[in-house]
Amino acid sequence: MDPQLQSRYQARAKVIKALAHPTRLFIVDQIADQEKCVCELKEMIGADMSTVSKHLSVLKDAGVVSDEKRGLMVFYRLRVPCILNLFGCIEGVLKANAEAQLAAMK
Amino acid sequence: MDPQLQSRYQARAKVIKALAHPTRLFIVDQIADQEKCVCELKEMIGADMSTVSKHLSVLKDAGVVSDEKRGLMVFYRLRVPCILNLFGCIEGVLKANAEAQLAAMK
DNA sequence: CGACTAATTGGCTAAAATACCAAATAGTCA
DNA sequence: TGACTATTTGGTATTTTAGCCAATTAGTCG
Repeated sequence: MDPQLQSRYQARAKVIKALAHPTRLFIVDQIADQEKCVCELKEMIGADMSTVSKHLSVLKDAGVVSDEKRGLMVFYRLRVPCILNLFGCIEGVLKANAEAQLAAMK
Repeated sequence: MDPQLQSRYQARAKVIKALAHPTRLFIVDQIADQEKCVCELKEMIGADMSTVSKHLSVLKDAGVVSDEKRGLMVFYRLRVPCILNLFGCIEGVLKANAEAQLAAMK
């Protein structure tokens, strides 16, 4: 494959890869309508804070979220809202999968 | 996190994970408007056919593509077109990233 | 049937991702 | 300044993913 095309798809894949983890999808959902601090997310997720922080840095690195420090806390918010549209599509895939499975059984 | 919610996000992540690879993104693009056989994709990608086949099986497993065997060849097509909408959003993220980087430099 | 072609599967190794703990940073406040 | 809190960073063990080769499966055609 043409190296220029290759790096184009690599850049896209990096963004999608950032979303490709249950915890990170959860985070995106949670900060979609309102920013949250790491401590809040940590509570909701129930993992080590360092783990949550690293997930957030993956998302930030990909440009999906942005952060702002206020006092001791760092607040994260969704930087590119169109990502939420994706979720509807994914649900559609899952629904289609379930239907196909049902059809295969009958 | 509540185990039911957890498995919900796991299911979503599986679909997104299937997309989270440059080669697989390329494949989705290529079969978006017209089905292609493995041999065509192999030529375009320039990897071992077994590699391409495994990428395709990841996509199929996630429910993103469907396949149909005709004669010796197996043709793959996009099963859920709404995934294409995602690409526009991703391009938006990349553009925003580039702009942010430019702004940081000046 | 036997040679041939398209595709998938199994096996293996190398590279990347994940999650925890411990240590370092940065900001607050007495 | 020193104690305290929120977050990030470094290190490491474990798991997952990727890609190639070799072997197998499935369909075609003489």
